[in-house]
This record gives sequence, C-alpha cells and structure tokens, in this order.
Amino acid sequence: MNQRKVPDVVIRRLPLYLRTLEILDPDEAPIISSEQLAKLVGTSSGQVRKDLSYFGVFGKQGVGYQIISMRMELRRILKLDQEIRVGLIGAGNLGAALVRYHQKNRVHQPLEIVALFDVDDKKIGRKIADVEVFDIGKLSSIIRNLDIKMMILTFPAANVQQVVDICIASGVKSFLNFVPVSLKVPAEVKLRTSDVTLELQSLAYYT
Amino acid sequence: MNQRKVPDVVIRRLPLYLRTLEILDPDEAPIISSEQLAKLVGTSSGQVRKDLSYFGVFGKQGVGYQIISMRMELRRILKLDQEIRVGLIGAGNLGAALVRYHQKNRVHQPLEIVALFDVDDKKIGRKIADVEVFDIGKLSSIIRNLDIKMMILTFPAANVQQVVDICIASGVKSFLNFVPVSLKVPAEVKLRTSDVTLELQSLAYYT
DNA sequence: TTATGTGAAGAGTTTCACAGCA
DNA sequence: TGCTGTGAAACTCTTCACATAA
Repeated sequence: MNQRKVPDVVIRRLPLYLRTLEILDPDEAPIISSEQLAKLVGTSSGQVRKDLSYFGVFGKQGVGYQIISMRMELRRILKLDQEIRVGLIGAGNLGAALVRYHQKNRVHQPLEIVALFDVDDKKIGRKIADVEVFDIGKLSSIIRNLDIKMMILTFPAANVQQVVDICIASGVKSFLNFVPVSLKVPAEVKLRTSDVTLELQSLAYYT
Repeated sequence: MNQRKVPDVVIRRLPLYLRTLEILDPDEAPIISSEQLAKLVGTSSGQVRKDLSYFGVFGKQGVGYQIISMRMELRRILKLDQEIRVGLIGAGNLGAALVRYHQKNRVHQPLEIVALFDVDDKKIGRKIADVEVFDIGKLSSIIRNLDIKMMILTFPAANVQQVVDICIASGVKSFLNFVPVSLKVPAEVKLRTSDVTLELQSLAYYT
C-alpha cells in the first residue's frame, strides 16, 4: 500500500477497470489475473497492478483477483457505493442528449441526475427524460435542497464562471464542463472539461 | 527549433492558444506576450514558449508575438488552413446535438461535417442541421467519394470495432469516439475517446 | 509454481532560469 | 531593457523485474 496522493490518471482508469469487471460473469470464472484484465481494457498488467497498489491489497499472490470483491472495492474507492446527486445546467440539445444518454447507460449506477437548470421560460417546469427543468435563478437553493454534489455544464452563455462560483458556494464538489471556456476553480473542487471543438481541431493535426 | 516528434499534450494545447488569439482584436493590440497569453488560457508563460518552440521561431525577443501571424502559423501547423471533411456515425440524440453544436460554433473553421450515417430507415435521406443522413451500408463508398478524413462515433452498437476498421480501410485518419468501448487502431491512425460515463464515475472520487 | 505487490529504472512532461536577441 | 527560446533540473507517470506469498 502506497499512502501518498493518488494521481488523477490512476483515478480516471479505475472506472474502466470497474466497467470491465461488471461485464464479466463471476459464475463462469470468479477470478481474473492482472494480465487478463489488462488485455480487456487495453493496457499492461504492470499498470493494472501499480494502479491498484495505491489502494492496498486486492488480490492473492500466485492466484489473481476475485471479481466480486474487486468490484466492491473499486465502487467503494470511487464512492460509487452511495447515491451521488448530479445536476445539469443548460437543457438545450446537448444537455438533453446527455441526460437521455446517461439514463440509458446507468445500469446499477448511483449517479443520479436530479435536476436540470435553464433560463428559458418555455423549458422551465417541463421534464426531460423524467428530470424536471428548474429556473436557473433557483440554482443555489435547489443545489442545497437536493444535495447536489456534481454539476454538468452544457449551456452556451458568457457568464459561466459566475454560475460555477454560485455552484461551488452552494456545495458542488465537481464539474463536467462542455462549455468552451477556461474556468477557474479552487483546489478542493474538481473540474474536467470536454471541449469537442478543441478535440476536433487537435485531431486535424493527425489528418 | 526542436525537430523531434511533438508530444500529443502539446498538440492538444495548440487549439486553445489559437482560440484565444482569435478572440483578441489585433487592431487594439497587435502584439501579445507569452505571459499575457498564458494568463488567458490558464497556463504558464514557460509552457506557452516551450510548446511553441517545437515549431520554430514565432515571436520577437524582447517584444512578444504578433497575433495575426501567430494565428496563421497555428492554423498551418494544425492543418486548419485547408478544408477537412468530417463524418459522423449514429444520428441519434447525441449525434444530432453534436452536429448542431458544431455548426453553431464553427466560426471560420475548416472542419466541415459533410455526412451522417445511420442504420435507421426513418432517418436515412433526411437532413440534420443541413447535413444528409446516409445508409451505413454505403459507409465505405461515401467516405471515398466525399474524401472524409475524420469520423465522429456516436452510435450505441456492439460492432463498433468492425465499423472503425471499415472507416480506416476507406481512408479515415482520425476518430473522435463517444462510444463506451475500448477500440484498437493502427499507430498511424489517431483515436480520441470521450466517455461521459467514465468521466462522471471518476469525478465521483472527488465528491 | 504462479501471479501479485512494489521498489527502482526509464520515459515523458513541466518548470526553472538564464543566455541572447531586438 | 524586456521578453523570447531553450537547455537543464525537477517532477510525474509508466515500465520493468524480482522478492514474496499462496
């Protein structure tokens, strides 16, 4: 076991390990080796073992890893053994698509999108994939009432930083941002940005 | 100038520099320092200069960088000084949202989405944001005819690898993948995966 | 005997600091 | 003098290889 801070790259690989273990049927083969797991996720056995070593003992030497207990361990580490309430700001095309996508793919996932926010009166009060759209003016109070800890940002506005600041002040701990802007958050808050335009532009280099 | 292979991390930052330079008005101030640019994109001046140093001389020592000529240089490096034809497979919610998003955000961008592909008869022949939906059976011939070099993957199917292989054989050089699967591509092809479910799960760790 | 867990080596990336040019 | 361009140092992440435990 390695008690120093776990690198973000490692944290980002854990859900991939978990997903792979969830696809496997432990009744068929209850145990898997780092080599087999690595092959399935497309990495090396050394990396799998190194990643897991940050969190203590998982497997049996000379044997391998028990699929069922490893799943539970990974869920515990990732805090996916408890419900996490998620909000989404910007109920436009992309926002709606993401909600539907998430609802479809959330097989035993404790990440629950509980509120959407928008400025558009025509959208407020409606539901998208069973999730209500709230007035963004009520952002702060609803974050607190519903105990929202994670926020997805999919709105095309200029005042994103301001909205992010309100979220943080209201208790949001992490953001998945699809808005093409550079945002500042304090160290204890995690921000991940997915910028499709930048991705496409950088891919052009390899064309 | 540094003639060794440019790291992918560097390539991924270039579009961010470019975007920032495109927002600035060169009539106001035609020159920018690495320090100012760094502040705008949220990095350090050293990193800006180091990144640019992979591609030769850009600026004037003691002065800074000319905004207009730096834009042109960056566009040339990223191959954004020529039209690049892009396809998208999977004209569902997410696919349609991405097309609309791209059309809206593509201010002087030479990345043009020229074809959508789907298996659904009801969608084939229709247009989404002015782009025609084609039968996925015609994938190979249309990639060749329209000279598509980049492909966006947003379909929920099991045979993604097979489809990717067809694309590569037909001339596609890079992929932006939103399908939650591990894909294999040869070294000369660039694959970037954006997996919203994995992103959210890894963010849970920081909650 | 087999496959884990982990230090140590290696590779990759960022930061630093300063020489050099306008 | 001011800011770039860039080696070198510092840091981070990955790979390697082997002691260790079942």
